[in-house]
Amino acid sequence: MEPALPDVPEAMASPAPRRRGRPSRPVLSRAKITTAALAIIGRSGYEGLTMAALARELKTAPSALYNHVASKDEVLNWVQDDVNDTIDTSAFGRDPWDVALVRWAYSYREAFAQHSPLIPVIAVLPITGAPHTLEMYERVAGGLRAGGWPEDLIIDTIVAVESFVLGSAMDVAAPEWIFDVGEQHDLAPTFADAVTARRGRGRKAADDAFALGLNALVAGLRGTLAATLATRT
Amino acid sequence: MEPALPDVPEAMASPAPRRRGRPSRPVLSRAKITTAALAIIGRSGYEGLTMAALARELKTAPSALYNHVASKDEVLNWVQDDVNDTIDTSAFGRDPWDVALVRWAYSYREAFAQHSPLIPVIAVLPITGAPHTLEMYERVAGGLRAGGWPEDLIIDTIVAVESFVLGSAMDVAAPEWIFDVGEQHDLAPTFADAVTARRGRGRKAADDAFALGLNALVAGLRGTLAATLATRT
DNA sequence: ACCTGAACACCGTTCAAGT
DNA sequence: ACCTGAACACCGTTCAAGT
Repeated sequence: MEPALPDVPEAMASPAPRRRGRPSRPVLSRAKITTAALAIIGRSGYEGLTMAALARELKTAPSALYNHVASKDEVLNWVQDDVNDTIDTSAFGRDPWDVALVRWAYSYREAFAQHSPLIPVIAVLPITGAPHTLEMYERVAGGLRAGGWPEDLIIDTIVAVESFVLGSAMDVAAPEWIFDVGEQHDLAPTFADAVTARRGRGRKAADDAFALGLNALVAGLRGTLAATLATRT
Repeated sequence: MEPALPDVPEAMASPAPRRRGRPSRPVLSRAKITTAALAIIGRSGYEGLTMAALARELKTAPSALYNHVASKDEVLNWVQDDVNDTIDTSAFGRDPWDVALVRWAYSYREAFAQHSPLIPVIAVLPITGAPHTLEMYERVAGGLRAGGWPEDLIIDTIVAVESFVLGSAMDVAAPEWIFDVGEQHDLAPTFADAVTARRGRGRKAADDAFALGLNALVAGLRGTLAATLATRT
């Protein structure tokens, strides 16, 4: 008779690999995949987010993911919808449209500054299957409408502000010295002087440019709305 | 005695593979690599632009490229500098700064709408080694300075407009129906109505949003400049 | 210095086999 | 339906060998 194998205490048991076939209850889901993706991004950034890493995080084989998601791009779409859910739209319906728009823009930029690799993906993706994203747009559209914006300009206005916000969010990832001219001061003297004139602002340089542009954009939109309402009466 | 091999006419000669060692004169250069990259992009887009395809276009081995360029990202940087050279800055120094800025923005967006995969790359890349890019910025900075902009606001203004332009350029690649709500009209009724209100504009929808935003932004910048000059005297 | 050719270490994705 | 395991077709990049 052979000696019984010693019991391995639960806590020390090795990973307990799943056996081959279909599990009694699904191991994966959209929510679990999205959460795991966000965990990886938070820990090691978007370079760390591979289908293999995602599978490792979820303790499955990479191929198992494809029972729940069509592609890595769809994973990114899910992540984007979660990120959009963190954007502050609370000012719409409470504050005047221009104040709310500024608040939304700041929050939007901040969220995507930390998720800049999503930007080129989401800019091109339809909103189907992104409920939080749709909810965000609904609140913004409602705020503009309540502020007096004519219906046929609402989407254009949203798109314009969003373009500025996403362009600015990409900017945040840029190194501080992105405009340093180096040896070639004499090739671009005016530009080089302008770069020098704002030196020392460090990380805040991108914030300043964003604030300047957003103030101008929203001030201009106030003018657009006033002019449109005046001519349409 | 063996029969002489028939002469193969020059035009029909097979690819004439290079023999192993160093060629008498370099086969590759920055200019040739950039031109080849642009040819591939024009023919099959950025998905077609791989180091292998680039090597094939230049009739070399992929590894030969790395004697001239550090990485694929550097190739993209070279391409970007060529694209920037096509942007129209001619209005600066001729027209008023705000008119010139609008013209520049239109040309800038048009150029990068066709090269949107470059946008996330260039947004983060320093301008070192991109002479045409530097030249472009010099002309814009000169135009703003001549228009009365204080030196410490010039870069912020350029960055703000550029952010809007690049954000808008990404938008051009989006499908027309990107905002279509589908079945969920009742979840976002205001937004859905606003989308419907601008239906039928097709490809021009993105152009309208860009025009609206750019007009507002530049109008706002006029106000910013006036206010700044008033308080600083 | 600047090619070729053969590798390497990844990628996302597919598919048969298993329950 | 939903796992595992073994593949596939790429990718960018490195490096020794050659002139």
